[in-house]
Amino acid sequence: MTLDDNDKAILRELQEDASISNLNLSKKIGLSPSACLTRTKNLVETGIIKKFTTIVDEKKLGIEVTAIALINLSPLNRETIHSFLEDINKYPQVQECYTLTGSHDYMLKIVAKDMESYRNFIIDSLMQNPAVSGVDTSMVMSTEKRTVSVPIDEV
Amino acid sequence: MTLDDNDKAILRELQEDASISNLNLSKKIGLSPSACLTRTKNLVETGIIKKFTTIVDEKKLGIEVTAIALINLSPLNRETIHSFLEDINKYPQVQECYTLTGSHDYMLKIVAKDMESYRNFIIDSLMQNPAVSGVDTSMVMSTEKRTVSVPIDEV
DNA sequence: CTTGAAAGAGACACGTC
DNA sequence: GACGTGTCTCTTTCAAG
Repeated sequence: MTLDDNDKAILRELQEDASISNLNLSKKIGLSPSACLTRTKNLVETGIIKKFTTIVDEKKLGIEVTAIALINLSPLNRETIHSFLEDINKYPQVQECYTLTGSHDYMLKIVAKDMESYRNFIIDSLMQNPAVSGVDTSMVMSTEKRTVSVPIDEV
Repeated sequence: MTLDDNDKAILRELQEDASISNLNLSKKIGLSPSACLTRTKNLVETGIIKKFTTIVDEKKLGIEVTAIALINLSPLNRETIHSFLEDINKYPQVQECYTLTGSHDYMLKIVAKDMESYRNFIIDSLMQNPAVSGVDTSMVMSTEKRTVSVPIDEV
């Protein structure tokens, strides 16, 4: 499962703009349309390309609040972890959830319409799980960079 | 710039799978193909849809390390902020950068091939900027959730 | 907004190198 | 593997209702 320069060029281009046609993509990377299509399908087939998605401007939809919340569970065991992650995957407001090294168990990135709906989410949803023992929120004042692009050149 | 239920349905569907054809999309939301296309183009035109992109599986490309780094600048002023953000936007390893409330100035999400290349990035790139006075790294042990989908229903 | 139709473009499967 | 041809489907645009 090793990628050559053509595959990397395809990934780089599709990360930038997935709405490009196969014809234009093949021109850009200097391959025939059919060869280009075969490679792209292979990338989807092998799961290297997970999905094609649409980036929506949150602010224009009225999402005014973004927050980073550090979470602790107590007790921290198989059952509480399972039920917590089950909750997380239900909540569309939670865009990211990571298990971290250090003094906090999880880091969440949460979006909400405004401060009140953020507070409601934390209190009425997240903290309804009795295992959630600590929620340490930092507000995002501004987003300086945000991408889902993987640095192809560094691999 | 207010969205009706059809617009929301289009956004929900396109966030889920941007490779859907206009024909299938129109069927799913119960609209004629031409009406559906007009709406989708309008969403792109008004910037509510920012871009179409491709989600790539980082692990399959050999990205083994994800880290959360909390950054402090010293001194913190217009010049150091400007030069720091200029750097950040240059580095493809930095996928996210937020200005936070609290005791740290910035939070970065950084990906790297392995621990060594992460260390090299921090020392040889990030800390080369003399204004970067503190780098507090937490390693991501596992990614439990990660999406770019905006919760359309909450708006 | 829908329907219907026409034209253009792209996707995809072949055969060939 | 890559290329080129041919076919088929989808997209797109235009009417009219």
